[in-house]
Amino acid sequence: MEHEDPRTRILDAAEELFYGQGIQAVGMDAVRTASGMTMRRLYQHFPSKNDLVEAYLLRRDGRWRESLAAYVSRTGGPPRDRLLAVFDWLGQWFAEPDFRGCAFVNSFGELGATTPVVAAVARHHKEEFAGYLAGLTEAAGAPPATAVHLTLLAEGAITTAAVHGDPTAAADAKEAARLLLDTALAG
Amino acid sequence: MEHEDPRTRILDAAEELFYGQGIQAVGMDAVRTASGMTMRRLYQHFPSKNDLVEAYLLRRDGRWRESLAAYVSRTGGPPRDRLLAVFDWLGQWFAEPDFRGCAFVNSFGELGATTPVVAAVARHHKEEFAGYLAGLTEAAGAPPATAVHLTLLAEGAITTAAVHGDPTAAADAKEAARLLLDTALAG
DNA sequence: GACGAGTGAGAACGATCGTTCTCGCGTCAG
DNA sequence: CTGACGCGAGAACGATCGTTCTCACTCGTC
Repeated sequence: MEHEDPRTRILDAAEELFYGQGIQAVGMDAVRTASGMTMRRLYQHFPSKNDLVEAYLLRRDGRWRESLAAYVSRTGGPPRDRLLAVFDWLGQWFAEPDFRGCAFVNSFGELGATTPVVAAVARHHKEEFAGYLAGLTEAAGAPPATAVHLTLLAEGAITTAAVHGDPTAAADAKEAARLLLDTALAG
Repeated sequence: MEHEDPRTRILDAAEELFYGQGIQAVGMDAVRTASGMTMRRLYQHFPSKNDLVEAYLLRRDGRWRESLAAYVSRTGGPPRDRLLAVFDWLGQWFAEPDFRGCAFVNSFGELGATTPVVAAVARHHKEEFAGYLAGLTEAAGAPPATAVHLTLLAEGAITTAAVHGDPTAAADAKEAARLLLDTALAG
């Protein structure tokens, strides 16, 4: 795997470092070392740190949502169960040893005020996630307001799990989601 | 107000800058300028930036929770209404022009991995908030699980309002909270 | 064999950061 | 009056950062 695409190697190293330690806390030299690159080749692929940060966030956004969608579509059962499976996927994510919250919330808090592209990618990520939940909710036959409620629960679970380091937030959110969903479906 | 306690002036300046732009993005010289201090006096009161960051977070934690508790206790009505008033207070907060999310989530994402005291203060803040909601929930006669659910909704509303810049997340969360609370009270 | 283009390794550069030091001036005790 | 001290203003210091440059070397081509 040392002979992988250099871009991939750089992005892999950048993602682990940026996500694990924060973006400003990681220097380009650390990315160079972790990716086994030379400075020249690093800057050939990403002409500035901002470009690397943006590429890191965009790739993570795509992968994150693809992983979630794959898990949900792999889940059988009626639409209601697939919607609730989102919280199971969150629980698996929270339990990963290097879980440190939402990369987009973290980068938004760190750079959103000074780097507009970071704020834009974070907003886009959250909008896509909310839209995905809205689609699942509609398929389950619940009103759009329920999708918003479940989105809030998921977001709250992510930050709670991050700050407390406790993956049970996913199960708590799932229970609340189930209550809200079944109430909406019964009404 | 120029003759206020120097500590207060420094912390006021630091809070506005740290919260508005992120901690690492603000240099000590910017704090010095904004507070109208000299470097010597700044470092007399806070021997290092870490000390200043910690003091900023601790003061903000206390004020934030005091403001919330004052608003809720000012609200009349039965315990159920006081619990839901938490989300009205959130809505007012979200609508403030310089609202930029939860200072503790932001600093946790930025420095939590490298500065243990920041992670500890963020965790403490979230625990206190959850405990406060647990007390209100118990007073309203709902089970502890409901308190957890409402906490998740509040956390989700904060991050959603921050990233989207849209204060309506508070009203959405309040509606979900009302549904969960009334379901729990009826059951 | 000669030469030009590209590479690896890392030094160098300019900026900025957190922190400390210098210096000139006012103040107050004796 | 004098001398020690405290302060404001800001320069200076060492470290680190993002980015670029140097230089020796390899290699494909005539």
